Amino acid sequence: MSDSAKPTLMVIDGHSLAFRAFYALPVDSFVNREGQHTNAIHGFISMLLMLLQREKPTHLAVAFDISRFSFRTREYAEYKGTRSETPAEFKGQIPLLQQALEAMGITTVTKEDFEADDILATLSKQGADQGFQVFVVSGDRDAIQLVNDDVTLLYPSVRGVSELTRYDRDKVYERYGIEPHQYPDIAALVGETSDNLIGVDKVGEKTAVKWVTQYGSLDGVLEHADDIKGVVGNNLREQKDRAIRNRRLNRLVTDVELPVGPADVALRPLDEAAVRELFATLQFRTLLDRVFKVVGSGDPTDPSTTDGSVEDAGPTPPPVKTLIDEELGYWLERKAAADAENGFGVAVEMIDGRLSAIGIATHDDAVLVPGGSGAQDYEQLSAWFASDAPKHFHDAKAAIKALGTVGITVAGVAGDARITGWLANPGKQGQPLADLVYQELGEELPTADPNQLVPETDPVNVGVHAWYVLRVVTALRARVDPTSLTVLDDIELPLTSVLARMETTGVGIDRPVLTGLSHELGERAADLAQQAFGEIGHEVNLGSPKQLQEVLFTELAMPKTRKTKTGFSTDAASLTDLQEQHPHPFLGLLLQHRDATKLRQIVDTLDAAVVDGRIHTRYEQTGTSTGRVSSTDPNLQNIPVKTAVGRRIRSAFAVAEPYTTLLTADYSQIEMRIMAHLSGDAGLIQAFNEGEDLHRFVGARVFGVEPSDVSPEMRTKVKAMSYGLAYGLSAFGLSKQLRIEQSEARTLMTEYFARFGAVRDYLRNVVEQAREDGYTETIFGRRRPFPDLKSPNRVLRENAERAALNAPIQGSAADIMKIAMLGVDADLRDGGLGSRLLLQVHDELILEIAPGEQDRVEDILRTRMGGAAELTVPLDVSVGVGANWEAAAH
DNA sequence: CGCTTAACGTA
DNA sequence: CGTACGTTAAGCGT
Repeated sequence: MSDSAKPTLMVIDGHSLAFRAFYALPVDSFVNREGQHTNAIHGFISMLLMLLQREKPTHLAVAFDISRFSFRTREYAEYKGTRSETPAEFKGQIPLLQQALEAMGITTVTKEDFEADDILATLSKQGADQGFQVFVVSGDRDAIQLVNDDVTLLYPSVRGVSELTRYDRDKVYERYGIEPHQYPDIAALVGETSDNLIGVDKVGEKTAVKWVTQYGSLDGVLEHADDIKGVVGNNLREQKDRAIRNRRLNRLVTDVELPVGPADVALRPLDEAAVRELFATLQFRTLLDRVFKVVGSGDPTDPSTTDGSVEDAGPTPPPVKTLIDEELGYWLERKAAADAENGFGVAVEMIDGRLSAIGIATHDDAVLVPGGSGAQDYEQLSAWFASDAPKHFHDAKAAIKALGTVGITVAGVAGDARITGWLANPGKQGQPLADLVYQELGEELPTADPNQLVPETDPVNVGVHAWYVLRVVTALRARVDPTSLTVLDDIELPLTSVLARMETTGVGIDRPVLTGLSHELGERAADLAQQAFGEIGHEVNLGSPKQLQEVLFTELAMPKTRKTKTGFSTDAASLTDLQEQHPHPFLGLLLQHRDATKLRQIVDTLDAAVVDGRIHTRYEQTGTSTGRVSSTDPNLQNIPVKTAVGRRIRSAFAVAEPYTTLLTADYSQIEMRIMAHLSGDAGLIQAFNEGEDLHRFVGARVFGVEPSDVSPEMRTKVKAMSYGLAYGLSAFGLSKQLRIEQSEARTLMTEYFARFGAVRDYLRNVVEQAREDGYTETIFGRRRPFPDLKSPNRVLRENAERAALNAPIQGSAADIMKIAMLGVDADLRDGGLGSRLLLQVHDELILEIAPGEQDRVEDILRTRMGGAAELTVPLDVSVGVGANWEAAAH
């Protein structure tokens, strides 16, 4: 068998190569947005791709050390003892690198008590014995001993990771003048500083090679020790134990028991989704393209995929029958009896905003109902959708809205793959069905060929999707923890219909208000811009931070502000600071211009979103990691309120006929109340139970004065402190926000915690508990994992700590609001009221009130919102009414 | 055209 | 060196 016909096995010392890469590439240039260093990962993968292209291995394994301890350190405690602590920036990269390799379909191997080199030695020996051509890639010189006719060592050169020296037998002889197997004998005599193995004094490479060549081996040298003259001879005789010890330690173990052998590490297709996701977080863009080019897409039909084997495709979908309504009636009846427990998977397809097809599936059957024009076509179907028959979706809310367009009402929402996946992993928001299918079932969701010019409904249709939905939901439910299931069944699934209705309803807009504001703000902005240009003598794009930097820091030579990635900050806080240190009319005009253009932009965006006099936002139910809903297209949860002009924007959100008024209801200080409840802090609980102004009460305690003597300044300070608490605020942050000295901020915090100590204990405990459990939990059992609490990377870890401390508070508030919404919606509908929910802004609900219903609706809101949770403090709800959002504020 | 960044609005 | 979001324009690379 010629070499070219042999399978090629490549084994890599992951740790040593990554370490080389770490020092070859600048640490600071490779940091992702989360502060994670990535230079070693980048360098390693880059080198790996180069190796794959050049050597074309058919089999590949990457070995890692588990720790710096092994049988060698037990035998000789000083082994590798001179090595300084691995830099923290490096350590955190190894697990990520291992993840990346797994995603790329590359086997990683570790073994307790052994070093990566021993794994290399074992695999290379087995590989050679089994007829592989073997490449060993290692930055450890001990690996030279592995070289033989079948094994080549690729050793990184001093010039960096991109260049590797090929050591075959000839090259080893050329470089050292010995056979590869003699290398450890040489090294034993000379010693290896990096392993803290001291050799025989005065014996260097030349002497060692001379001796070993003369006597054949270290044993031979020691046998003839008496023949060697001079000081070195003496040293050898006196220090031979060192050489013997060194030789024992540098012998690589070739019979480590490993979970895999060479034949098991054939290159597999990569996991495209996982690679994309991981590389996105690592911010490796060009590497991503290279990976796909070199390793292949993972598509078994892709000729660039290195491995030809096809993964088990899993069960195949049942053939999908296209049924008309009457046939469907029989089908549903028959299946309902057989699949009462499992329920049905449902998928809908929209083309150009019209419902084009509905798919329904059981575990072994699937049907498709073509889209039609009206509800009369869907008699059986409508009845079934309105029944309690358990239905599972991927994005139930979207399906409910789609079905609503043809007059179908949906009840019996029993599952939602998207939401379940999100509850299991709230960090990943709203995964597509295909991702969940791959993740939970290990299968590829069939999709239409994008190159097809005329899309065919067969064989990839919503019937097939419905079948996958049912399977994925089943898999996810089985995997999710029981407390998350409660949140799913009791809160999220019932909420889908409520949100769907709110989206469909939309909120009325008084367009003339918006148009007027837009003109007014436009003129104001233009005027301010002209004035600003006058101050600096030329025009400039005031919306361009880059051009502003040129004006501020070069032309006007102002002191430099906070650094950003691309230069120096021109944000409002920085400009305000500048104005104090270095007053200039341009700064004030710029700030005002920013304000005017920002508001105008908001106004214009809103105006563009109006359809038939109303704006229909979309609530993203899986859009946050804490449990809140978010709002998009447009975002109605960030409409200005703090400034006078901002409030005028709110006045454009107006009641529309036949409704008579808008009503807003919000929770006051819900997060502080949750903190009081969760911490059990007696002082805080007392504050809420006495019903006194919270910040006044807290201020009185902190500053040791009567509540009536709390000054506005004192109130501002404790207010900032209280709010900051739930975010993990530091003395530094507090001082910056309040523009006070850090020492004063520190004193404020000390005083605060002296009075409200249970709060501090609670916050500390949340993080501690989360570190132990690996997740946080809200009052209602919504969980959020926090793997980074154990990260060696400080930035990552401390970010996770603050997020973990906030998660139960923000999340519990979100749960409470959701429960309240369910109650309010149910009462309104059960009570036959015409009033309806329109908007939710985290702790506030906005409703449209039908004539004569105001008192009843207000009563429902107070009852349902106030009673959404039983806390040790009351949930205070304040209600306002008016013709528009601004007028209804309180 | 798509992507990233800076900036800024809300709770 | 305060959590959670979404949107926009500018700027850059393709």
